[in-house]
Amino acid sequence: MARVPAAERRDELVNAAIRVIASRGVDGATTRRIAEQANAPLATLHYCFQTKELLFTAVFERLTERYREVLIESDVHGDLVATARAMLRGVLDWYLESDPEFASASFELISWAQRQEEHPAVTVYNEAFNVVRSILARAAAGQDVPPETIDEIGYVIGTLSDGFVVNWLTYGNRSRAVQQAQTVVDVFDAWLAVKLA
Amino acid sequence: MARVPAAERRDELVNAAIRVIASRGVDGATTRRIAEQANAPLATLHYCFQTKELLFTAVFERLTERYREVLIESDVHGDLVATARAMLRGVLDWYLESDPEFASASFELISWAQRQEEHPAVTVYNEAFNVVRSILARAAAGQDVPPETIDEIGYVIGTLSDGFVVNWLTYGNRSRAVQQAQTVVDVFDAWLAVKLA
Amino acid sequence: MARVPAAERRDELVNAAIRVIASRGVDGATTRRIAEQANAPLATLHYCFQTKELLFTAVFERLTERYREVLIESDVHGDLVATARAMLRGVLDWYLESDPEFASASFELISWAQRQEEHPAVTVYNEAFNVVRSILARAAAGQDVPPETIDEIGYVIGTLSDGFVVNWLTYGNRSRAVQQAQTVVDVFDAWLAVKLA
Amino acid sequence: MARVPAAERRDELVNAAIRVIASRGVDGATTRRIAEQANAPLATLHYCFQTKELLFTAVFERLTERYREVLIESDVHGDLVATARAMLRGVLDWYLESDPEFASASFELISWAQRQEEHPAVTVYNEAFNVVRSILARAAAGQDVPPETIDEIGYVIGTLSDGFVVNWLTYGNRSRAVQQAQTVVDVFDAWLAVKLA
DNA sequence: AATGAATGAGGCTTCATTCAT
DNA sequence: TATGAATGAAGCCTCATTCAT
Repeated sequence: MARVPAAERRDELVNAAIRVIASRGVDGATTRRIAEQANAPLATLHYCFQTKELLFTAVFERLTERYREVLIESDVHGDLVATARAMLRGVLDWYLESDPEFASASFELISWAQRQEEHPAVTVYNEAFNVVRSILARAAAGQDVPPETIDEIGYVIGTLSDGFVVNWLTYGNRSRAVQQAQTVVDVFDAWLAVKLA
Repeated sequence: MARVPAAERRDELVNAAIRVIASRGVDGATTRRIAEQANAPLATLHYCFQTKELLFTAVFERLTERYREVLIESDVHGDLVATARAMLRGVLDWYLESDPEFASASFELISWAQRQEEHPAVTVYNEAFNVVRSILARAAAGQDVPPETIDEIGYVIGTLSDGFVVNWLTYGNRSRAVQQAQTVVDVFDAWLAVKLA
Repeated sequence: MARVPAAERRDELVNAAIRVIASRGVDGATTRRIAEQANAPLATLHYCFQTKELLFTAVFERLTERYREVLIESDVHGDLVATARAMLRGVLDWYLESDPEFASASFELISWAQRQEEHPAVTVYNEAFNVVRSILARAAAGQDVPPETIDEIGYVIGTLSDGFVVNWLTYGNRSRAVQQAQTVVDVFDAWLAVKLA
Repeated sequence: MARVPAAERRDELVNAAIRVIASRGVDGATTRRIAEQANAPLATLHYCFQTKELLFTAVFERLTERYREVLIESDVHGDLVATARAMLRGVLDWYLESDPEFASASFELISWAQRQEEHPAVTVYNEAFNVVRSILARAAAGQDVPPETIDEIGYVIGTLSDGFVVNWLTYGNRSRAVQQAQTVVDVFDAWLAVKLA
């Protein structure tokens, strides 16, 4: 195996970890398998990351960041309703279209993080929620919307997308999931209409 | 030493497994820890359940059954709207009130089951979904509701309760979750009103 | 499983042990497998034999006895050459015709016995050798044959039959073994002719 | 701690395995005991040989090779009779003089190999037989000897040496074995004289 | 007398990690 | 700097045996 600078290795290892976690679960993601998947010697993993947990933290950060990108890319810069719907839609589409490994690994890691003392699962959620809230707040500027309502909309977006992804990951039936995504958006619309009436 | 019928031992072990899974995840649920939690020697675990996987299967069955009970107990025998809402409410309340270990262990196990070739996570979902559907169908009798709508309502109940539980398990903030449960029901009501208009 | 008197059980267990040893080796002959093969509860094995080693000793005795029977049945009551040849032939034929499990289990057990402090493999050999010698001695009565020669003939019979059985058990090719048995007898004849010239 | 190349470690482990197998049988040759005998931590054994079975395979190969060496070293490059006798003599002497563990372990392993699906005991025998045959064939060149006779001589060499070693391993009486080796060679000579008359 | 229940000891293997180079 | 070599801890499972009934 050719000697490769540590910086590149780190990236490869994080990617490898995501792939392995997605396919074999957090528990199945052993250092050996991750190193193998990254085409790197086992010792290199610990040379780059000292600890498995630190590698996982890096993975965590990568996922968090990706989440934020998705949300920001979904911002249509419209009014509150349009913006909120677009954001939900954006997340659902990302789950459907982008590498399904990301969604799967996310879920695995969140369970894992819940059990770690150091890395609360809460971080991803908070981060994502903050992004959602700030986008919504900007969209609501000028309209008279109380902050609790902004938060509640954010919560509902999260709840619906989480609920959607659980089913999607469980069944893995894409054509059905596409329809379900529409249903989810319908549900959101119906509630928003009442809420912002 | 105390001569306990195997059936009781099995029960104790299943309970212990649920507790350990809830607190340390499926991967952290080692035979040793489960046996310890059940206050039994390690070998006893293998006397009662030839294999760790068989023990987990038993846990799986227990959870599936519990799920069904909750759904059936939530049946108010009213019209479609009332029945659907009651069922969603029932599941949310169960998550909130009953042993949170059940919810947590459920989620853990579903991820686990997804990776097992033999035990598709799908079973729990299918089982639950079938119960929901049959209850809804009975409630809709007489009214002119197409079966696709029944299925869709079932799906939304599932999606909302899954989304709810993810947040609840992540943050573990009960008072907030109680409010969120109300929001979830509101969302459901808004959609149902439109759907069955 | 029906309750069966201990005496019968002992026989069944010995037979079961022979079958299991033959098919899975001494090491693969676990108490559980033997009990299962005998269609008896596991605890019964220890009720009848207190110890696995005692069961094996019983198996050992059974095999020793069978060996003696074969030798005695092969006695043609002729002169030394005829008697010796008949005995070798008898053993070879027994290996070929009788239950091959016996031969296989014998070899397994002899290896095992060599490692036991209590049950020297030597017993079977001595027992068999004594029978051979006494039969030969009687056949040689009247002829002027020194006792060392009697012993040597016995040794050659043993060596040839052991060598034969190793090959036979290794290849398990019966038709070839039948020819080889003839070769073995030819070898014996050639030597005897020179020896007793 | 001492940094030893893996190749050496492997050798040590193979040697240790042979010793343990010889003294405690294949079944008594546990990974723990082998590691201890090699003065290595248990995990090291699995670092060098992913599996116990792979270690045993290596042992097998070592023995096979040793066998071949013995046969080739015994080749006197004489005529057929001299060559055949020398080869038998060489094997007997090897059994007697060289490390008796080799002979013992060989026998143990052949029983073991017979029960493995993948590693037929047959390999050792075939390998040895092929060597014997090719040496005999070269010695017979020019003389008019049918190939079946070559094979038969090879078989008799195998049978006599196997029979010899069983007794030698069983009784472990060296001085008696030395005499018996002579008897065995006499037997062989007598038969060869008749056969090649 | 006979057997279901129970168990300590030990089997093989894999893990994350550290060491020596 | 990078990495083959090495390892203690822990994983799941099976063994022969004993206990309580």
